Amino acid sequence: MKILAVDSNSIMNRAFYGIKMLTTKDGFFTNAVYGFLSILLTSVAETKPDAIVFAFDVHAPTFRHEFYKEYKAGRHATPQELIDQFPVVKELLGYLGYPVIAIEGWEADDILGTVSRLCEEQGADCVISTGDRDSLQLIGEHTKVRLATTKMGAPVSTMMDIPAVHKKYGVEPLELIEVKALMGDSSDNIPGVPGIGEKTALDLIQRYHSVDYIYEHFDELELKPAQRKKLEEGKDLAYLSRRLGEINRFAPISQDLSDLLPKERDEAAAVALLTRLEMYKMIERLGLDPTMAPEKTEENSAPAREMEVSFEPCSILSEYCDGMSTDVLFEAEGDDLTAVCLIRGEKTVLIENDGFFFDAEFARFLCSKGEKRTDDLKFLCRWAENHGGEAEGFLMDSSLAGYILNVSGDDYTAERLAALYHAEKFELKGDVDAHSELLSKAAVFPGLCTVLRAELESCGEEKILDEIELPLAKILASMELRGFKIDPEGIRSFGEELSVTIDETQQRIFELCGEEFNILSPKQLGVVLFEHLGLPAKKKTKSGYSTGADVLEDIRKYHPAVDEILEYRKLTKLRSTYVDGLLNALAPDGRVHTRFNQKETRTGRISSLEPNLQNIPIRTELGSRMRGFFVAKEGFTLVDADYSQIELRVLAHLSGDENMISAFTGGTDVHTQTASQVFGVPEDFVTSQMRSRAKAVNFGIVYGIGAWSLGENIGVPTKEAQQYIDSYLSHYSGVDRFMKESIESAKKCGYAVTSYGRRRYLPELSSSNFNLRSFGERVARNMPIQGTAADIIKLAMVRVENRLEAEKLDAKLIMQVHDELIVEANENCAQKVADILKEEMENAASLSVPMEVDVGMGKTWLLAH
DNA sequence: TGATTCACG
DNA sequence: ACGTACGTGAATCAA
Repeated sequence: MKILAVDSNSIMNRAFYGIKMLTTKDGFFTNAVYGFLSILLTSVAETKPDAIVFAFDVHAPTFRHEFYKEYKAGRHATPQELIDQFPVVKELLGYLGYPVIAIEGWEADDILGTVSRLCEEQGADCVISTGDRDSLQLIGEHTKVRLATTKMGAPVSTMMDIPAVHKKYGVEPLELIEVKALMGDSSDNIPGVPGIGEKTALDLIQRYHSVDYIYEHFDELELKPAQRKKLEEGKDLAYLSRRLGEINRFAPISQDLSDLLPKERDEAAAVALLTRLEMYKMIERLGLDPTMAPEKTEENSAPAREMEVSFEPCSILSEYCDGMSTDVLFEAEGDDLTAVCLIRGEKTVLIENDGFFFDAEFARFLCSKGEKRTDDLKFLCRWAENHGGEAEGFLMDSSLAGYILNVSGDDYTAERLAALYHAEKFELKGDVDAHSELLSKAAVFPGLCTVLRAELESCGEEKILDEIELPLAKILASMELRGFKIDPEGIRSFGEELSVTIDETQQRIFELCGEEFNILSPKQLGVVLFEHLGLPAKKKTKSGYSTGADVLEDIRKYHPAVDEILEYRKLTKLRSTYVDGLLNALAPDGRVHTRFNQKETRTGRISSLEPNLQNIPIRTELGSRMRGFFVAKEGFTLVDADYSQIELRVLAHLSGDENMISAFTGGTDVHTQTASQVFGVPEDFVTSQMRSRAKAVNFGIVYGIGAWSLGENIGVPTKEAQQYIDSYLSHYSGVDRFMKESIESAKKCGYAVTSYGRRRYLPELSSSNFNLRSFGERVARNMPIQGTAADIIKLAMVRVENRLEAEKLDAKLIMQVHDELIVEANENCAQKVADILKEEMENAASLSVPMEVDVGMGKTWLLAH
């Protein structure tokens, strides 16, 4: 008898994070279910078991030991999308006839351990399928572990048995418990002995075999003094970890292995469920008969509330201008509306655009008093403004609410959100044949708004919607319509200039390399540089040589072609992305109208697309010439205002570090001040190199620095970079504390948060994958800083727009670049606008350091900045 | 479509 | 022993 025992939670986790988001049409996430079944099918094909048993953790917290709780506390930030998939998998496995075991108070590990113990005792074979190395301690004569891992992004499985453990770790499987007791396991929050890593732990256990032996014969052991000290101090932790790390193999399950044999399948139910999950291929892969799907049975849930739907002529719109609360949904083609749907209580009306009175009537409705809700406010604001009005009274945008509730999502349509947040659904009655997408949205929309508002309140995020994002949506709509004037002739001649240089550079490269090839093809370039010319390569990327700028920078001294290639890349980038890209995006009004995405970034920033005006060159002289082609219209001036060091100021504020706060209240430049602290010299003695290194450290701190990367970045050895960091953190100990607390708090809550309460969930923090977890920790440090800065400038935009409006100035906000705002102002009020920008931006938030704003004016962006 | 590269804050 | 700084969007190549 051979038994496959599945660590279901571990496999579900791996499947969830390993497979990109996959959902059914109505928004239910299915990726973990899909991945789980795929892994199951391959492991069954590989092991050919007689029986399969699925062990689950009970989702209410369960503890292997009394004191497990406190260590486990930081772990569960399991996203709702994954949690929702567990019952589905369990249900399906039930239909497939497999035993599913989940016992209150016991971990899945314990169940696997017990099954494998029974197998060992009864001479059956056991294969444990898991993604967690924890289970390796269970390996024995009859027990193997099939470990699912990821290598270079591709799923790989390794079969581990006793010899494999010997080979890899040099210890017995059971001794892995002892190893873990010493080294700990951060993904399981097992502390281990501080200062003892994997290397040392393995070495000690290879020699002494157990924690007990080590401490019982402590004085006789050959140990380095430092090790002896660490072990001595960590004795309690070692024993605690020893208890935490051992899997309990006596869970209360049936002793009779034949109970695990599969029961009869309920094929019809399984097919029905998979059909609902829209996994049609999976039905066949599981050997089920797709024709078994039963006809739809009566839903036995509570009867849905009914909503009456009727088609109405445009004339009815005037009735909706009565100031009563209305939900507004629409169907659009480009910038035009084709139909709208207005919901009040249990009555929905559908109105098609008749091409005559619709626009005027609907505009009048949008501008009328009365509370309204919609699912895309920015669109409606833009439409209203296009039709000579201003949208009024919008208190909800479901997509913005969805974004605020989970900034990491990628689909904020009402249907998806309704499924995700289990919104109440209306049953539609009446004219429901046409506009089905619009109507299915209408069926969930009122319920969705209710549940989103409740969710926001329970997360303390309602102010972010009401005071930041909703007002901002209207401003962004206006900015998109206003656009930015460009000088197409200037750009064209710049482009011709570039083309000449590009041709010359290309010729020189071909001559220097002795052959003609596509310089922009990393593949061809790699062959020429590293094979034909024999330059030293770093095999970096999956698909061959890396030819990134940092790599080329290292080898430019070996061959003159390298510099030319870097130059060629810069020039072609300028031409294709900026010259061609911008001319392409030029609208008939002589302006480019970027679109702002308000629901994209994980930190709360906005992004700009088609074209992206937030990455117009400035760092090189040649590139910055592009900014000279962004101009003010006749009789106007650009007023450009940017925050100085806003992220570092936010850091000073959030950390409360006195030293850093005083760096911003004194007169000197912050990087110079940092250099003086880090290098321990008076400010007057700070060289420009010291300043630029200190600047890199400041940036690095904000990004969640590592010594290696800092070293790479500023060209010093890792060790030296580490010294800079250490010195920085000891001088700015408040920052050190703040960073540690940020991670701590994110682990505890499952999210990082800005000072306005905007959250970013970080399931990565509980990943067992080192890289992923480290990434989560860096994000936990960065998000509060970048996100708070993003919140501040959004508030500043609202203030600036209101102020310009209130003072009736002939000046409009047209652009935002993260810490910079641009206003196109009539020359007669430019100075006034400059003063307003400075005042409103500097007072948008009150930090424990002053916020400084630099303002410039000019005919072009280049001159104004 | 995904990977690579590079422009910005 | 691992890989190696946060957040974006666009163009291009290669499969």
